Amino acid sequence: MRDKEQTYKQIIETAFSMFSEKGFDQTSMANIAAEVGITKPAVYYYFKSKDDLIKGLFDIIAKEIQSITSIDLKEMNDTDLRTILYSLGKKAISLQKQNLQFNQLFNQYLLLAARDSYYSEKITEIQQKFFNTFYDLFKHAVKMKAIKDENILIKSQLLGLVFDNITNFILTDTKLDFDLVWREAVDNTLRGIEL
Amino acid sequence: MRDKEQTYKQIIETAFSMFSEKGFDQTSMANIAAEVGITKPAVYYYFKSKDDLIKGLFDIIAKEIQSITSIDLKEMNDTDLRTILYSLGKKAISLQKQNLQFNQLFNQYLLLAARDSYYSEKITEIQQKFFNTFYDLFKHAVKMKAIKDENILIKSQLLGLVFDNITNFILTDTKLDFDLVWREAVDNTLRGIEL
DNA sequence: GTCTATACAGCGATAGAC
DNA sequence: GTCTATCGCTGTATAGAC
Repeated sequence: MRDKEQTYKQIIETAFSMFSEKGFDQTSMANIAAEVGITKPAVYYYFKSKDDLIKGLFDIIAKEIQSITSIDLKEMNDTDLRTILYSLGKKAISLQKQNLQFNQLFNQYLLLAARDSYYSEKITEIQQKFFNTFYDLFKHAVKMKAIKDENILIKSQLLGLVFDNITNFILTDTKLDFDLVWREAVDNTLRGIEL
Repeated sequence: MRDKEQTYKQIIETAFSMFSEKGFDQTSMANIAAEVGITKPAVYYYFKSKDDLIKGLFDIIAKEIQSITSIDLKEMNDTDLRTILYSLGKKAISLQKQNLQFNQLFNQYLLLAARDSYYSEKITEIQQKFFNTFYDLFKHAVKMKAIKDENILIKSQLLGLVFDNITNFILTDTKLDFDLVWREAVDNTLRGIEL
């Protein structure tokens, strides 16, 4: 006999991989059910509609995204800003290369956001937090007298944009040396404001 | 009586605006036909399938994208690299704000690229050309003795990434001062290599 | 060259048995 | 909790009239 929690989890996991690979519209509730090994109505027992399943999955991955991009400011005490930024990028790049599905799926939600405020509001919030992470890091460095308090809002936003688009381009076939570009971005940003 | 060229053009234009607003899957051939004022089979007379229409539209906007991001190197003689880069960004930002549909549609093709090599190959080519535009600009500036020949490949790629993601974020509700961020990116990049 | 009419597959979703 | 069966609808696509 099948366990309820287990089935729920299996549906979510199957939806994640099928949605990310084939897209929302090319994945039917029947497809998901078949992959899990149950029938369509059984899926409807757990999710009252397809939209409900898509939203449920979003809430899960939205949480994961936040934890990936969050930085523990306590680390800052040990080491300098440049080193932290370097390793932040390195970590994100290798993580992203392993886990292409994740961004593939998230990009679909970005498209939905243009037509559904449920997604646009939450995604805006995620992006704002993401930029704040960089800003906080710079503010903290100022407080620690590691850098000058010069244009750090714009500088942190700039690094955020680079960081974000590096992870986007990893999905494509465009050949770029992401590690080098990230280091260049960090170096260019810090040049002139270091103490 | 309806003109053949005219009808074809109307279908393309209608497909462009409906696909960008509602998405490929939420726009049926019947929807497009109704909007144009003809019937569904009439659309099939011009495009043998929906995929065919989607591909046809892609080929058209792919050309437009190339012309937007291309720079005439002859301009370089009159003015300096910094000014060119500033105005390049300014132009793209205001263009993008007026023309949100365009990127909205292109992002859908980016998703298709993950599952269809027809798109991934052409998009990779577009992206490569895009980065080359920046690289050529830097190489030209080196030749004109405007900047040092120092890391210019990576620097041009970095600016390309910023440029591209600025146009992406214009689509979202995230509040960023794009003009300022772009100027900061240009300034950071040129600092230290100017002659 | 453009239409009407229609075939046919697949979708999301529900009723009701077990 | 999961099933069979089925509904209603919409989608792509085509045959054939005009």
